[in-house]
Amino acid sequence: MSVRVRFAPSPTGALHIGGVRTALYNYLFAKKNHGIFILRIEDTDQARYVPGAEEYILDALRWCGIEPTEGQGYGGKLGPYRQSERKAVYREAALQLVESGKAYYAFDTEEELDRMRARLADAGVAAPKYDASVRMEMRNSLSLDPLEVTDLLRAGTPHVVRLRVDPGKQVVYRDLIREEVRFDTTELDDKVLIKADGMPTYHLANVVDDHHMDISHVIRGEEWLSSTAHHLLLYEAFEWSPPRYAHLPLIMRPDGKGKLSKRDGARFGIPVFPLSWKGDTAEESFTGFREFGFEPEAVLNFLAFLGWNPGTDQELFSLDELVEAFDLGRVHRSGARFDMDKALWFNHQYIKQRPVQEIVSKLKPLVEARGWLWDERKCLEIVPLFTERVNLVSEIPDAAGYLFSELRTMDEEAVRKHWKPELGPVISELVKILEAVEPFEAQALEQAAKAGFQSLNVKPGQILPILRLALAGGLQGPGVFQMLQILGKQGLSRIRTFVARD
RNA sequence: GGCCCGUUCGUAUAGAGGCCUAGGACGCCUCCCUUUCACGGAGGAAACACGGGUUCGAAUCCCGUACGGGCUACCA
Repeated sequence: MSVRVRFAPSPTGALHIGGVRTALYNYLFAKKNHGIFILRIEDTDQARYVPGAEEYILDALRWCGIEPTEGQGYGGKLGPYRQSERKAVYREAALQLVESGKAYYAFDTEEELDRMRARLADAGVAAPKYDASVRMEMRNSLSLDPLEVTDLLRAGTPHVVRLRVDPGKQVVYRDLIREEVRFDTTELDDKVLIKADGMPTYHLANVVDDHHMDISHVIRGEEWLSSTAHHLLLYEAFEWSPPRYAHLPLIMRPDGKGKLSKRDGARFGIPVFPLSWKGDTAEESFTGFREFGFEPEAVLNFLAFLGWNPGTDQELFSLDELVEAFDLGRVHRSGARFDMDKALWFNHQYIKQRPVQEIVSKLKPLVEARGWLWDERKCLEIVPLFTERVNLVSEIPDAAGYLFSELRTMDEEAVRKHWKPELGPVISELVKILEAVEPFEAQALEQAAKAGFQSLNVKPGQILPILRLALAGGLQGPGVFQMLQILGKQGLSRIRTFVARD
């Protein structure tokens, strides 16, 4: 059997990172099995439709490097791949079900539905729902006189189409991740298939499309597990054979209290979306992984390990390696918390391995945004010194600011600790020695300085911290002579200025 | 509340009845390297939710309890 999987997001806003992981797992499964990865846009909720969301989804997948081989924006024979353009297909499918008695028209208004639920709740029913026990008391084509139904329909009375769920039956299926899952149809309601606006609900559209698009495996989040029973019932009603299902564990908030939501980004100071999203308000705008400074490969690697592992000690995987190692059977069943520290660690590993030139290119806009002069040659020297010291490229401007521009801050406490006025003349002498060094490079500078320490009869440990403070304003950073090489003679001026201060 | 799914160090996880004195990773702590930070190296603290079974033997199988999560819309 050929493998065809789909990622089917709703364009209701930015694509959530959990959605990206679902897309990733679908992608990995497809590639691993030489199958097709399809993108379908599930825009059946007109009220929640957000302009630009579809484009965002495409952009996000492209940035991550997990592009579909078929679907919206990628072409294919089984389209259209946007559900709003497939209304006729759903309408026809629903009609077919009504005709075969598997579905029915329902004319109940919102108020009538509320009243029914309230009545049931008052009667002590634990889970009030539109099902076999109440449907004959409601206004639908099963309870009403056929002539009246015809009249209502002809008069254009607002109505929905509901699936007729027969109680007392078991729905059992074997989930690729969770093994056997079973439901009793008595617990299930008569799900709406076609809404009053003529649009299909997720359930109908999903099943109809998965069938028509020849989907072999449905890999989706755990939030869909409960409705799988209805989906299976739909396949049965259509007399179609269902795909295999795999329900992924959810990505949870860092504190474990519920699934990660867009609001958690601000709450925990973490990215929740791959790319930044500009909403109507500040509250509806979000910073993405990309804008945080994450590498897409690191994000994918991190995401892959949220709920899955290869069973070996290897943690760093390229996308190709993930494809090779991926196995749905090794996906976990329980939710996985978002761990920012681990995400940063992954990014650090990637930054360290990246070609310097690539990091430099990413750094350029960040440096320019600060109004600092861009010096590519200098940057090429700076970057390798900092990829070991930061987790994100975006941290480099702050970490290396004193190399890009003037010294702005001074750790006065450290100065008090290391600076002694009597060292002034010694350092001045040392500066003279360094001034003459040719070429003005770290290694030569270090040699000259070491010799200077001896002839001036001082210990390196006394002088070097001071030089560091003079150059960087703090006690951290790359080697003193590496910094000096980058700063050039200007670095010596910093030292002179420092000695002369008071 | 009901239904469904889950539960190994703080976190993500290894573990498919004896290999477990429960392993490695991130984070944390100590030490080494070093002019500092980082990198690297060496150590350390840290977990099988609980209670019953089954078995010669259970983190692994079964049942119950507790806890957590998902769903419970004419949203996906």
